[in-house]
Formats: sequence, C-alpha cells, structure tokens
Amino acid sequence: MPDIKHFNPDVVLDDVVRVFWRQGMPTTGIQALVTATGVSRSSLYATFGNKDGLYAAALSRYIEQHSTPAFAQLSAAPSGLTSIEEFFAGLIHIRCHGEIAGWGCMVTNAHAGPECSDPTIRTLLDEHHRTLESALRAALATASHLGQLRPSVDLDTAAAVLATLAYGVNLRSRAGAEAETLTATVSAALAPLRARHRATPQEESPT
Amino acid sequence: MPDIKHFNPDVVLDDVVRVFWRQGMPTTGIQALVTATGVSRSSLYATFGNKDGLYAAALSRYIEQHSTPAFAQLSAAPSGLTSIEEFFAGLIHIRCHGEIAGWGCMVTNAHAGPECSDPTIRTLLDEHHRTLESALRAALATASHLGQLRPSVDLDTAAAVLATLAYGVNLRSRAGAEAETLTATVSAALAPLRARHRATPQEESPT
DNA sequence: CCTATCTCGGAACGGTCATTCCAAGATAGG
DNA sequence: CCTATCTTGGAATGACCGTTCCGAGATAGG
Repeated sequence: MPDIKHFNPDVVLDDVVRVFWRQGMPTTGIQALVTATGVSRSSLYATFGNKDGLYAAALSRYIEQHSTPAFAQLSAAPSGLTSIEEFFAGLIHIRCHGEIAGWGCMVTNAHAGPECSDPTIRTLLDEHHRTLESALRAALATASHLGQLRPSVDLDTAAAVLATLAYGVNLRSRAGAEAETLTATVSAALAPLRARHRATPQEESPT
Repeated sequence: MPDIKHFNPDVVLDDVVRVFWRQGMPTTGIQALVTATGVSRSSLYATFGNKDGLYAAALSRYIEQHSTPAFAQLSAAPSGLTSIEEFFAGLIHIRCHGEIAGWGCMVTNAHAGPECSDPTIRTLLDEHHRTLESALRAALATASHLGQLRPSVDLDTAAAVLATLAYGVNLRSRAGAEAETLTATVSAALAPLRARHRATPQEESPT
C-alpha cells in the first residue's frame, strides 16, 4: 500500500560522509547535507532520526567503506613488514595527494570533536581502534613467521605503537605535513622491529 | 585621558582557553565565553577582534602556558631516556586523570577541526610541532651522550616518531583510552631505542 | 478507479549564532 | 569641575541552527 523510499540510503550516506568528513560534524548544517545529497530535510529526518543519528550512520558507513577494507587487506597480506609499509604508504598517499588531501581520517577527526562524548560514537571509535590494532598485529605475526622481526618484538605492543602512530599521521596530514616527512617517520618506527639481517623463515635468526 | 581596560587580557584568556579546550572551537559560543570570563561581549570584541582572533589568542596562550614549559623542561632534562619517559608519564597522567581528563590537548584537537585551515592557526600548529620535535631531539641527544641509545638510532627521525606518537596518545585519551595502555604503548616505542645493556658513556653515570 | 498509507518538498518555528551599536560609566588632562 | 576619549553592559540585528509540520504526490491493494 504505502509509498516506497525514493532513494537509496547507502548512496545518500556516501554523500553525507564526504561532507562530514571534510567539514566536521559541528560545522556542517543540515542544509549543506540537503544540498549535497539532493534529498530533502523530511526524508533525511525520516530515515536517520536527527543530526546525531545521521552523523553516527555516516561514521559507521565511513568505517565500513574505507577502514574495514584496508584493515582486512592488511590482516590477510602475506608479506609481513612489506605489507605494513604498503599500508602506511597508501595511507600517507591518500592523506596528502588527490582530491581528499587534507581531510584527514574521519575516525581520527571524530576523536577530537565533541561527538566523541556520544556513547554511540565512542563505541565506533573503540571498535575501529581494536580492528586497526588486530590488523597490524596479524601483519606483524606474518612478519614474525617470515623471520622478519627481531625476536624481542612483542606483537601486541608493537601493533599498539603503530596504531597510535597512524592517528598521529592522520592528524599531522591535516596540518599540511609533507608526505616524505610522514613516510620517513613511519620508516623510522618500523626499522627497529626489523631483524638485523635476512633470516631463514620459520626458524629464527641468531640472537 | 581615556578610560583604561578593566580586566587583564591574559587572565581572561586563561578562562577562554579552558572553554575552547574542553568544548572545541565551533561548539563554543561567544555567550559561553562571556559567562566564563565575566567580561562582556563588547570588551571581548574590542580586545580580540572577533571569534577567530579570540581562538587564535587562546591557542597561542595555551601553547605558551602548557606546551612551552613542558617542552623546555624536556629539552633541558639531564637524564636522557628517563626524562622522555617522565615526559610521557606526565602527559598521560594529565590526559587521563584529574579535572581535565578527557579534554585531550588543545593543539592536537585543533588539528582535527576546521580551524586548522586558518593560516594563523596553521602557523601555530607547525611551530608547536617543530618545538616538540626539537625538545625530544634534545632529550635524545642527551640520552645518546649518556650512552643510553643504540648507535643505530637516528635522532631526528626518532624524535619525529615520538612526536607523532604523542599526538596519537592525546587523541586516544579523548576516547577514554586507559592510562596503563597508553603507558605500555609509549614504553614499547621507547624500548627499541635503548642500548642493549648498560653502556659506558663518555662520562659514565651511575645506573 | 479508489483510497489508505507512506514519502517528499518546502514553509514555518523557536532558539542561538557572531557581530554591531549605543547610551551610560569611568578615566585623566586641563 | 569639565570634557574628550575610551571601556563597558546590554539590547538589537540579521542569518542560520536543528527540528517539526503540513499539503501534495506517489504507491499498491481492493
């Protein structure tokens, strides 16, 4: 009987994500979202409740579309430290070049705004953080099996260091940090994890 | 001849800092600042120009009052790696305990907001970053002279890693990260810098 | 075709935003 | 004391905020 929705909420959400991502939550008005999506106020409110719900849905969509695929790829990557280097190289490239350069990471940005007081948002941030850490941990485990790591490296804390570093990279990219600088920094953070010389995989290296 | 200002701008600015720090720039209205400072709109505008000028002055004051002293102490600290550990321990404690727990760092927060597009703010952020890096570099140089560092450690990039990590710590503290977790992360980042055993410094030091 | 039920566009609402303006108060040289 | 000059408190302004409401349009079962 009833009428059916005239738009695809996920597609609309992709537009909403871009606006919130670029401008931040408090700076973005509903009118800007109406303009960006082409969907009227009524429909946005009917679908997402209110601005907070809209932002929460957008952040969730961002994680699903941008973070999760990258983390999954990192988790499953077979080349250990090289995969981690590639992960950071891709991250830095996207933060510093192209259309969305200077936008930073929407999740990282959410940490610094008032939205992170919201329990719903807080949950998304924590889940994102855990997922990032375990993806890094998985890649480090692969590296360990490949004999790329010093035996002294603790996988959990090393993953925590790299995850925390990633937030710093995202943040500094917003202030115009140079890609080369960020790359050098990441490289310096990875260097001490690396086994001194080539090691025979599966069996560990001397000392 | 003229009347004289009835308040001390720096004292007022300290109140303004607290509001901007806790609530962020876009979320804070002028009325909130009038209430917090006890100074009327007219006087705030006459003294600081507009909201952007007020925020810029507050951020500058924050750096002067909070960042600079901590960085100066770190720069001049005599105990090398121990001083760096103490710097991070103090940072984490202030971020996670007491009245201002969960506020994060005002400079770190400024990175993620729309205010970092403002050239004036951008300059403050860059200067803050350079100062933080060189303070860490100075402390690392001290550690190096004390023989606490592996010879392979590059002071500049190691300082960059630790500075970037500090931003991550500040960010995650806002989302309720536990102090112990952050401490363990920092500790894991410092561990690989440390010389394997006690080394004989050029001047030896006990411990 | 008819009608119940939902969606949609846009107007309308009260509140708050940053900013300006003005009259009253304070100051200090004459 | 007088007055020129600045500061101050508070009202006024126009724009925009998030949200609600309503009439019109679309849909699909009967």
